[in-house]
Amino acid sequence: MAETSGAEHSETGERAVRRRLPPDERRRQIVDGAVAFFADVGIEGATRDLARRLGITQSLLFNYFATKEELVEAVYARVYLDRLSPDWPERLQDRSTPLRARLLAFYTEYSELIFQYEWMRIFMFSGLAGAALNRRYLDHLGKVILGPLLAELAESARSGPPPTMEDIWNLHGGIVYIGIRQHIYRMPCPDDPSVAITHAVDRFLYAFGLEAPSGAAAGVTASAARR
Amino acid sequence: MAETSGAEHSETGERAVRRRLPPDERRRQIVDGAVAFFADVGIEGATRDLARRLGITQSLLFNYFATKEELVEAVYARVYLDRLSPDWPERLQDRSTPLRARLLAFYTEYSELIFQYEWMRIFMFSGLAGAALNRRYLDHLGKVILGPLLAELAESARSGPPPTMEDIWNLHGGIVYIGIRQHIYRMPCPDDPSVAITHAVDRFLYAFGLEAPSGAAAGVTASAARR
DNA sequence: CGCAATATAGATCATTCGATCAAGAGCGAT
DNA sequence: ATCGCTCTTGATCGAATGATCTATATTGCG
Repeated sequence: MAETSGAEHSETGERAVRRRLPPDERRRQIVDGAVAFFADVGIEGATRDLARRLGITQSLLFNYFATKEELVEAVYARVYLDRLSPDWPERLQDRSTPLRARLLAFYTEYSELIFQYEWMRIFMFSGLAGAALNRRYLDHLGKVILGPLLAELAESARSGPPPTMEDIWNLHGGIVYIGIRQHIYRMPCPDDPSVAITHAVDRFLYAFGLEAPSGAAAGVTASAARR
Repeated sequence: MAETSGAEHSETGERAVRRRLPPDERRRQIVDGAVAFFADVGIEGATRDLARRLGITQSLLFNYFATKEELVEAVYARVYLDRLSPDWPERLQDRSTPLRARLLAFYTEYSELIFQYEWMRIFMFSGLAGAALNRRYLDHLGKVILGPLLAELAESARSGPPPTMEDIWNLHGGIVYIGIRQHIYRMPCPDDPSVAITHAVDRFLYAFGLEAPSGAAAGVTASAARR
C-alpha cells in the first residue's frame, strides 16, 4: 500500500505532525488505509481504530465519507478495480499461441494480481458478507474468462471426456486455493507459486490429451512464460 | 440443525411459550443455534440476535457460557469435532485397495462431511479471525491425511516428476473449492459433487501414470465408490 | 501580510454491545 | 396441592460503536 505521505504514525499512538492534504489525496490515503485495515480485522473494524492507524481523528473520516458503509463501498471498489484485465479474454482466445502458454501466462499474471493479502482477505470478507460486488466479480470471471477458456479447451481437447465448466472451476480453484492457504489461513506457502501453477496446468491439459508428456519436468514454467 | 423442542418461535418475535429445559439440553440447543447463527452472520453477530432466534433471552446465554468467547469456543469445538475421521489415515494407506478407490472413497466421505453451510462458513470465519482451532485443524489435515497421501502417491507414481506436497494441496484445494463456491460465495453448484471429484482425482492420478486411461468416462464415480 | 476558506481536532450524542443482577416463573419431590 | 430449587426473565450497567457539532488551526490567495 503506497504511503501517501509521511504523516502517518505507528499504531502505538505517539503524536504525529499534523498535515493538511488536498482533499482527493487525503481521500486516497484514507481508502488505502481502510483497505489494509479492513483486510486485517474485517469489515466490522471500528472507525476509531482505522483513524488511529491513519494518524487522523475519527471524525475526519466522516468528512470524506458520509457513512461507514460508503467508506466500505469505496474500499470494495478500490480492491475490485482492475483486477480482471480487459485484454485477458482475447489473449486467452489467441490461437496463434499454444493453449498451454496462454494458460500459464494468464494464471501467472492473475495469481500475481490476486495473491495479495489485501485482495484475498477483503474478497473473502465481502464474499462471506454476500456483497454485491463479489457476486458480480465471480459472474464476470465465469462468463468472460472461464467460459472462453472452456471453449478453447474443448476445441483443443484430443482425448477423454469433453471438458465441462466444472472441470474449469476445478483447475481454477486448485490454483486460487494457494492464495487462500497463504493469506486466509496464513499457512506457510512457496513464495513463488508458479511451479505449482505450472504443474497444475500441465496435469489438467495432459488429461485432455494435450502437451506435457510425462517427462516434461524441465519444461517452461509459468514464471518464465511471462510475456 | 435439530429442533430440540417445539418452543422456538420464528424470528419475527411473537411471544413463545416459556419452556424450562434440563441444563445440558438447553446448552445443546444454544450451541446448535449459535452454530447456525454465527454461520449466517459471522462470529461478530450480536448475542441478542442469537437469543431472539433461539426464542430465549439474551441473559440466559450467560447462564450457560460465562462470556461470548466461551460460547464461540463451544461453537468451534462442535463444528470442528469429528470432522477428521480417525480411521482415514489407515484406510488411505491400505494398499490392498487401489489408490484410486482409496482417494475416491476419502474425498467422497470428506466432501459429504465438510460441504455443509455451517462448517464451510464457520471454518472460513474462524480462519480469517486466525482462530487456533483452524490452524490446528489444517496442521492435522496436512500431517495425518495429506502427508500419508503424498507417500502413497509417491510409492505408486509410475511416470512424470515425483509428486510434492504442493501437488497434493492442489488436488485438495481444487476439490474443497467446490464447497467454497457453494457456501461462501453462494454460487450455483452441482448438487452432487462426486462427478467433479472423480474427474479431478482421475486427472491427478493420470498425470502420475496411474489408472484412468483417457477413455475412462464410464468408470466408477466417487459416489458409487462409497464403501 | 492579512483574510477567508476549509482542513482538522476534541467533545458529545444516541445506540448497541457484552455482561450483571435481583425478581419471578416453572418443574419435581413430598 | 405446595414447597423449594433453579431455570428464566427484564431491567440495567459501563464500554464501545457510528455519527454530529462546534471551535481551532492551517493553508492559499489577494
